[in-house]
Order: sequence, then C-alpha cells, then structure tokens
Amino acid sequence: MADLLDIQGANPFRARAYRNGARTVRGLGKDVGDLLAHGLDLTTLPGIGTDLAAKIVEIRETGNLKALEKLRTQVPPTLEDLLLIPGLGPRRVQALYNSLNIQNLDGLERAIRAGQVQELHGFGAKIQEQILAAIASQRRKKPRRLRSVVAPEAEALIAYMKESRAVQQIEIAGSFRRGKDMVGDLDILACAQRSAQVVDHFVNYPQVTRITAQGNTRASVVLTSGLDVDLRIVDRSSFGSALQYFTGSKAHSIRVRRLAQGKDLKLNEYGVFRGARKIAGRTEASVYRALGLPLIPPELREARDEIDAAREQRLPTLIELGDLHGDLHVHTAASDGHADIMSMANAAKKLHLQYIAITDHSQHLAVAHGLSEKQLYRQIEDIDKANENVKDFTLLKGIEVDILEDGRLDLPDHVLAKLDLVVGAIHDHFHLSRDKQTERILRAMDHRYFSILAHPTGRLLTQREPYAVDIPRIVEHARARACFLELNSQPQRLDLTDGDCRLARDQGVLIAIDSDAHAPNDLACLANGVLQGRRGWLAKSDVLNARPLPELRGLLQATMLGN
DNA sequence: GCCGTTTTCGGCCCGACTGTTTTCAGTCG
Repeated sequence: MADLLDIQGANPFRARAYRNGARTVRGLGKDVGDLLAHGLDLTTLPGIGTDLAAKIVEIRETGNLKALEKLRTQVPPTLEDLLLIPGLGPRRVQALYNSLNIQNLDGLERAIRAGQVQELHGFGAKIQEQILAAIASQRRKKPRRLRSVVAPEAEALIAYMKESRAVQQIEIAGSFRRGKDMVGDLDILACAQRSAQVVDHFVNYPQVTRITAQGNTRASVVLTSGLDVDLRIVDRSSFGSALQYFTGSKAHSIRVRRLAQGKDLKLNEYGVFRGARKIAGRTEASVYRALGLPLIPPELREARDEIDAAREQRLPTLIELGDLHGDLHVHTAASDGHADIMSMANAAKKLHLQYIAITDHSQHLAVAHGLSEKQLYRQIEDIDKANENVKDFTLLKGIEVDILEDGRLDLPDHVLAKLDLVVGAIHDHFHLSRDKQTERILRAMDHRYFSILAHPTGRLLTQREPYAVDIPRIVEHARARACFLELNSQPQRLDLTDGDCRLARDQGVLIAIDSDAHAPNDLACLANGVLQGRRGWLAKSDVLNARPLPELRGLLQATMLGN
C-alpha cells in the first residue's frame, strides 16, 4: 500500500503511516492473527488506528484487502519492481510512469536505450547507467545472512580498521549489535578527527569490490563476499549519540526522537540538543539519561515496549553467558556426535559449566544412529562411570527422544524413568496441519517423563521454514504442565525466536538455553542462544540452566512427579 | 493514516550523499 501510494503521489505521511503500522506488526515478534484471536484491540498498538486495525482484520478474515486491489487498478503493481532498483524511489518511478508510461523493468530498459529517459528532468547519464547495471544483474534486495556467518568477516574488518592510527574508537552497530539472528548488512561506527583519512583506509580494504558511496564522514562498500558495509565517522563528543542512532532499530530510533521532541529536545547523531545547546552525546547512557531513561540494551531496541518499560524502571537485567551453569542438550558419538562423554565434559568444564546433560538421539532417528532401549541402558552405565571420574562437575543422564507422529515418545517408560531428564523433539512429519502438529506436541508434553521441548519450531534459517505450530498454546501448556521449552543455540536454529522467548517469559515458563552440541567446540554456540534470549527479554531467573545443580534437579524432579 | 500532559487540527525523525543542479530534490539509512 505504502509503495503504491508513494508512486501515486498521495500524502507522503499517509504512506508513512502504512509503513509505520507494518513495522509495528512485523516487530511484534508474534503472529498478529494470534493476538486478534486472543481478543487484543489492535488500536492499542503504536501506529495502528481504527483504519489500519480494520484493514488487518479484513486481511485475516478474507485473505484480501479491498483497498489494495483498488489501488492496483489505479497504479500498475509491477511498478513496485522498479522501486527495488537502487536510486529509483517513488518520485522517479512516478515520473517514468507518468511521462513515458513505463510499467516494468523491460519497459524501463527499452526506454533508456531508446534515449527517451534522458529527456526527463532529474535523469542524468549516471543514473541511467546505474539502472541498466542493476537491471542486468537483476539486483533485488539482498538476502539476509546468518549473524554467525557475518561475525568473522566483521571481526577481520574491524581488526583492519584498527590498523589505521586515525581511528580512535570503532564499534559495530546496526542489527548485528542488536544480536539479530540474521543481518542484512554491516554498520560500523568509528570515532576520529581526521575522518577523510579513515574513509580512505576503509575503501582501500582489500576485500572491497565496489564503493557505492564515499563522502567525508561516511562511505558504503560491497565486499567480495557480497556483504554491504556502511561506515560512519563522528567526533568523540558525538560517539554515544551516533552509536545510538546507528544501532537502531529504525523504529526504535524514531520513537526515541519523538520522545525527545516531546521534551522540547532534538536528538540526532551528533547529540541531544536543547535549542542550540548540546546536553548529551558522548555516551549512549548520557543520551538516554537526557531523555529521562535508563540505558536500554541494544538487544531490546526493537520498538516493542522497551521505551515504556524503561520509563517505568522495569527493564529486565538480561541474562549473560556467564550466568549459565550448564547445558541440557549435548550429543556424543553414541549417536551423531563426534566425541565421547569425557571429551564433552572436559570441554564444558573449560567453559566454567558445572553440568551437562548427555542427550543422544533415540532409535526412531535412524539416520543419526539413534539409541535403542538397550543402547541407552548401556549409556546410562557409562555416564555413571564417567561421573566417578570427573571432579566438580556432573553429567546428567538424558535423551533427545523423538516425538512420534501421534505424539507418543520413541522409547518405553521403564528406560525413560532411569533418566534425569527427557528432551522431546520432532524430526519428521513437518507438514502436518497446524492443529495436528500442535496436538502432537501437547500430547508428548503430557507424557509423565517429559521435561523439555527441543527446538520447538524446527526451523533452519536460510534452509527450512518453521513447521506450522501454535506457539502460544504450547507456551500455555508448558506453564500448566510445569515443563520447559528450549532455546536452541545452533546458529541456524535459534528457536524459540526472540518473540517466543518473551511470550514464555511473560507466562513464567522457564527456558533452557542449550547448545545442541555435536562436538566439543560446539558448546561455544551457547553465546548465540544467550544473545537471542536477551532479545527475548530473558533474565537469569527465566533460564532453567542458569540454576545451580541442586535447584535444577528439584525442578526436573517436580516435572516428573507432576504427572 | 496516526496522534495528543500546550493540540481533535496540524503536525509527522533527521541528516549524508549523489546527481544534476546553479540552490536543491531524491534517495537512503
């Protein structure tokens, strides 16, 4: 709607209202349809008034939006493709359509080659060149990448930048700093007095294949990997406000700037100003303080309700990696892992953990050499022996047991009864209906020995969509059943999502942040899970494996006795 | 189209870079 309204030349603030509303819905971290089903009045959400609320209801009930269909009869929807070309915004697309009746990429290319476009005001040789290049490479919005894939690239670039003496301070900002599981590009903020020198150093990074913009205080490049990187340089006295601005999210920034406006202040990347007088900016904390807020951690800056929470002094103290005492989902070579029990235990000890649970696969998952009942009995003996040989560390006996299609567990009760915990997981029949999949999981959770639901949506980022499942119902059931949900720390999984974690937290359901390690080095993945948990507002007290061993044992036993 | 601790009308985050201009519009983040 917003794109088409812009092209049509409608009131730009009307188009922006649609974008704001869309951003609110996208940023909820929950399915807006679920919220409607639970009776939420959408007009209580920021940026959603009676009109947009009614349109959302219409989409949910009819799968359609009449206003959009009508708009599409007035503005060819193929014009949206033109907006994806860098350098083409609504005004230029509008000019192309109105003056030359250009409706799609093919028409645009023909018109440029025929020399028609250069007749238009504002279309010089450079822009035409740029458009042709973009059409040739079919350049669309770039796919987002796993944060964990970008991380080493980012570290290498930062190390390079620090070689320049002109760089006084440098920090990664953007969605990377907010800890998102996927990032679109890399935003880097540096602090320097001779900024042109830093820009020069940056664009000469050997991995740079293309410079897309270069000025005195900012530059944009593309690396050989295809990653877009933006660099911004400010003076030391503005580092905090620039970091706040460059970290985003966009929606969060807009709300913070509005808050400033309401206090007769102006916030930009150079600082917080009262009239011409700068009252803050050196640190992020000073910026938030000037607005009457405590420092909001980057992971929370998604324009959900963090600003209200900050104002009311009810921001959580977020979980940190060092708060974890153990890991409740670890594999060994007995199934599809690559190391034995003692190797995993020693690796965990090095990370200052006090306990891990050995949870190999069960027999149904043959491809992972899942354990039979007999093999599991044998492993239980192995773990008992291993416990005699480790000091100041405990190995818990567990299993990652398959949840069968009908919701039964893959191993008989008499062997599950011998374990400290039972981690249930779905590894097949991903395409059941949402109701069936949810019922399947709920039934498994009702099993008397069920402790934790592993990777609750089965998603594999960049590879596989989550299976259809009703997370709010599962959270509600976990609360009633007093069992636990896993936040899987594998970089491609990271389910529960941040929004799911928040929901569980709000319901008082404890989350296990597990590595799902298949090798000793894999335990380091816990850092990914902690970051995601922070995005889900989790405090230490919300995390099952942040409990010391005696307390953990009590909670696990209560789960079993509860049946 | 949304919103309100001056407001139900009249505002709406704010600045850098590019290209095409001779002072700025469009785009982008």
